[in-house]
Amino acid sequence: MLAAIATLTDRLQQALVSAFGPELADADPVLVPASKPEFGDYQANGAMALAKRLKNKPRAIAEQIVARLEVGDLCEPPEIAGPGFINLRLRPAYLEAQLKVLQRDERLGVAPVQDPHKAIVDFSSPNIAKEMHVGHLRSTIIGDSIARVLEFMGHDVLRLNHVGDWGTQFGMLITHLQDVCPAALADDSQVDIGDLVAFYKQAKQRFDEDEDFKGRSREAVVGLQAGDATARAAWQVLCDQSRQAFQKIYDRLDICLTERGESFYNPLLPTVVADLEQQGLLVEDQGARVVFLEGFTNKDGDPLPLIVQKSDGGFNYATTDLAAIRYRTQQDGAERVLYVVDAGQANHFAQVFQVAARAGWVPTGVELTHVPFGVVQGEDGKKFKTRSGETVRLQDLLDEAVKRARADLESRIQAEGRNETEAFIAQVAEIVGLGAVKYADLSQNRTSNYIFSYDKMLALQGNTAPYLLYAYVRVQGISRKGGIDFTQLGDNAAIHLEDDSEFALAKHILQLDEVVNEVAQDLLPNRLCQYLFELSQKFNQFYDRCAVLQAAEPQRTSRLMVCDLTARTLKLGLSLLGIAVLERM
RNA sequence: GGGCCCUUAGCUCAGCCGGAUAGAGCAACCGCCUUCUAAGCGGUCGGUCACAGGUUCGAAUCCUGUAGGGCCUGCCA
Repeated sequence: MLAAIATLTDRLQQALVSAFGPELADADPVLVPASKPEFGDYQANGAMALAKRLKNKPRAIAEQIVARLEVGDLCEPPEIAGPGFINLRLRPAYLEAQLKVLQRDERLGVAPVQDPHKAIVDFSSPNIAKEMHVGHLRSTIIGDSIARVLEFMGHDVLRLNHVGDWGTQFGMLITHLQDVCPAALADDSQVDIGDLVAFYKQAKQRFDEDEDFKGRSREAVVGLQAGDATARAAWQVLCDQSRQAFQKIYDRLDICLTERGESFYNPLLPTVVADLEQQGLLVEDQGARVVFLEGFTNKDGDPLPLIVQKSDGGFNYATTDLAAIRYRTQQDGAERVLYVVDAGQANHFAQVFQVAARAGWVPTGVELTHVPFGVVQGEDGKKFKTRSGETVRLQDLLDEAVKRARADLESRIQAEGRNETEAFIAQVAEIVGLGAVKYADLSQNRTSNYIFSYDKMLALQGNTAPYLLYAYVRVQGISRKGGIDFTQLGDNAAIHLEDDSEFALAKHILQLDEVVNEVAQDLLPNRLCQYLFELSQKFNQFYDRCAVLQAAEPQRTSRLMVCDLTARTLKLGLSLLGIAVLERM
């Protein structure tokens, strides 16, 4: 109800000016949602703040504002409470009219932005030859949801997967591949390295223990960077293998990404360094080429450097990120770049952004933002590891989620004496299981650290995806049972709200536009989760208290429309979280 | 040493650009299926919002300090 908020704020300001003169035109009426339903729908807290300025009692000020306030078209007569709160309650007729507007609106009241921009969301970013683990899950799911919200708002979004496909570790991987699987280089299409994690570990172990291997690995890095055909072929095999594994997970999670890995920027790195030098930002220090940072100091209080070229001549990830910033602002024309990366890299991004800005690579109006999320911790509060010392593989987590959802579903089916096909069971288990995993991650404030719990991640009770899905299913059940086609309810039919639970539900439905705008602004999908959870709660209360199909007309049609609006809101909201809905479960 | 973040119910977490009596889920306990799927609804229990000051008409929320925890701090990404 952004429109209602804007109108009420406007009217309150007019009342302020009318009561106290034009010098109050700048005063904020502080209109916020009511803290409790008993107080109405909105409260204006501005009177208290104005007490000192107007040298009057806040309650008297509130009375004068209310005396001049014209909101009769939207609200019941305003009430003054406590020290000087002005409580506003929307009129049923207004709510009913607004619901009718939503009923005809596919976007459910969420207007696209007036000034769409080109945005890049950089997320997921797994490393080649390593398994995706729960840490990548956060970036992947949060990044996807943020991208979906921005897309829905009408922005032009480029989803980039900045995969770790370059760097010194590839020396050992290439060398190891050449040793154990020379056939891979002859015909890259027919090779299956198998367990890439084990492969990575073996390579690492040899690198640490075998001097000869270490030397050959270093040569392989040089070869790869120089474009040596053999090294390049081996690298390609490794990337393809990993890419296939990643893609399986992305497909399963319904996540769309454009791969543009670190290797993409490799040819641009020398120019980055050369340009920094030309601008006089580059300094040689201890054999490396660095830019000294403003506002970052080391243990001795001296400025900290950002190394852009190592003493051995190689480049590192700061150089790559600088090249990426240049490419994204200049070639892609991005006006906003969002990096959905864990909070541990906050310093890195602050440093890289600073150097990019000083180098003039961030045009005015272009915004680079690190969108951090908390680290995944084990139950001991330390960095997450399973008992065996391995991080949890994402694939195993997803499999387990679906398995548990399936077991839960099967026991229900048996208890209820239902007869369902294997296809139905498999589909429901997949959507419920994966939805639960996504929701578990998204429903938490992304900035908080994250204590990983298998049971919590896979829970199916309480504030979880299945709870929201179930509310949706209940509406579809009404439609099936009553033979109702929600699209044919008729434009002429009126919505009339009666029960308290019906009002609460209706008001909540009307708030979708506020929430989606807030999420687009703050990039916090947990706000949307909270909204959808509350929507489901309010629907379940309504469902419990109000018969729909058995209700007499015209109430029956009115309630059907409310049900339809609830389901459509759930479906749209869940789609912005990347979660699918079900007709039955 | 410096920087950033965190500390809210037994557990996991919301709330944090100041507003009225601090919320939810889980766990525990008590009710509710002849009526649209009970993956539901209602109720009970549960708090020194880490601690100490400060600002304010008003602080979980803003500021300072203390304690505890996490992350980062020059050639990994």
